[in-house]
Amino acid sequence: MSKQKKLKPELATGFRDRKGNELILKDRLIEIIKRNFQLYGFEPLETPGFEISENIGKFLPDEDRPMSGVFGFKDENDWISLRYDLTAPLARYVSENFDNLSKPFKRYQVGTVWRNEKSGPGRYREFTQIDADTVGAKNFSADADMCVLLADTLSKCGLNKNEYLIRISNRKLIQGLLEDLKITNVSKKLTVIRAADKMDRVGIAGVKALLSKGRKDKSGDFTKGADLKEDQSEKIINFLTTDNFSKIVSLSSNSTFKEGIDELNKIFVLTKLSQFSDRIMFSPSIVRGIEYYTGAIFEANLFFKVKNKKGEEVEFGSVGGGGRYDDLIARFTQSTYPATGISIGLDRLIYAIDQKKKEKIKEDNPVVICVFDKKQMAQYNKLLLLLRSSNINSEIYCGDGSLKAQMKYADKRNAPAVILYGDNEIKSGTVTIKNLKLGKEASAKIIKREDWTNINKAQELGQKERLGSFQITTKIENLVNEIKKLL
RNA sequence: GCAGCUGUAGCUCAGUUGGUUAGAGCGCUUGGUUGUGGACCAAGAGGUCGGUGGUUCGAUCCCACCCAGCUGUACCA
Repeated sequence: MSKQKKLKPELATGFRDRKGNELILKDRLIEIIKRNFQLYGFEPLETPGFEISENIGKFLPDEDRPMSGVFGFKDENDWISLRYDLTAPLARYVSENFDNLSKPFKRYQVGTVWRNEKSGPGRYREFTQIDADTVGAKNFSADADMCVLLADTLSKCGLNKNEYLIRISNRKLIQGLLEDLKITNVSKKLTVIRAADKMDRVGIAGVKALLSKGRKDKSGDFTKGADLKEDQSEKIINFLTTDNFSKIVSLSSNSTFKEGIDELNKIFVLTKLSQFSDRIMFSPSIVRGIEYYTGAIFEANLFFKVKNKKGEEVEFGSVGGGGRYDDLIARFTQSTYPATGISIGLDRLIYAIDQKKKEKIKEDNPVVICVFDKKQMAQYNKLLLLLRSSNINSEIYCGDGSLKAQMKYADKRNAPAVILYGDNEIKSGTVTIKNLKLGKEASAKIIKREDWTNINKAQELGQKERLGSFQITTKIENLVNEIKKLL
């Protein structure tokens, strides 16, 4: 047989399969989060994965730059794109249904989004976002609500109070400072804002470098800086490192800056009323790189260590954030309309929580009923019915392997138990239940080979002796109870 | 996009100062008891040594280019 080129079973880069614990956890978290969003008065919305490209952004995939961020396709009439976030579709939805919506309009949405860009550690090209937005409310109670909702949601997801923090600031602060420093060039402003946003990652020295000439990264690559004067960058750094809100107030008398302070004050008055008042804190280094924020900005940070792929401990960082953006539907209506919202990166949250409480998730794998003789299927089905009607996940082995192969199968499936119902049992009206979970635990404790062989030596005493502790034979009536005990 | 590093079995990696059949551990399949999983024993499957071109009698090894992956960085509506 000549060798054919075989297909390589693999996924495109940036995509991955999800299974097992992670999926179970995902479903649970989504339930918790949805429920909480409803509790806060948000209504659910689902929009399609595809939108007409020009409705959700200016980015069309073209020949020059096929990797321009979105996955796009041309159908009969239009370029259509997979959504890259849930905010742009919301804008389309609100504009399209403007007359029929309550104002303010509060909705939440859980959905997959796609980004056609380079993937990195923990960054995929397909992931799930959960968003809550309030559209049409200038009132700062909407912003305060978002912060409280974020904190409450994280706590309901199982995080302790010392493990997360909602950090909040206002875009107007840094904008006011930039006015003070007479920095008017738009791209320079943006460079400063982006530099400030990198405080967590590159540190004070890094931000300083980015504000002046530039920064050389670990690989030796050079990033050009904002080219500020010494005293200018010092003022920015001074602002970014002043965590005390009352001290911040005295940093500038600029009117935009004062407006920002005033807004933050109004928000804090409201968040202080919640049970999460100490979890919502001012932090000047929250800037957020995205251009469209116009007022308050928030970010949810986790403060426990997690292990990365290589097993090194790392601080987890942000799992979500948001802010006020008052130009939401400008693309469709030419008029501005206030909105504020948050977005939770579900996959990152799952990863964090999975790391935190690993083995707590209950296994839901099925009990496996072994097949001795295919002529006895009626007997096996009797047991199956018993188990399933008691809501116990279970199955009859559906392959063709020997009993040994069936054991291996059950082992690999992580089945809690195997049921042996052969001629002997059928005759005597009993079943044999082999507890795989216990056996696995016992074998995990064995470190030296001798320990293992010692157990096997017990075999000479007879199989019953050897298997005794992990295997029981009992009357059929007790089957369900015995299984329930070992689950 | 830019920069640095790395590509040998499913995974982690040896190795060949350029020479005929390419190595290990783990994993996988099967058997060792036609009624018993796991760290035991045995056998087996699995590789165009990332791709293309060049140098050479001969390249997995040397050279050039390309591609892919990783890491950092930039961008991220």
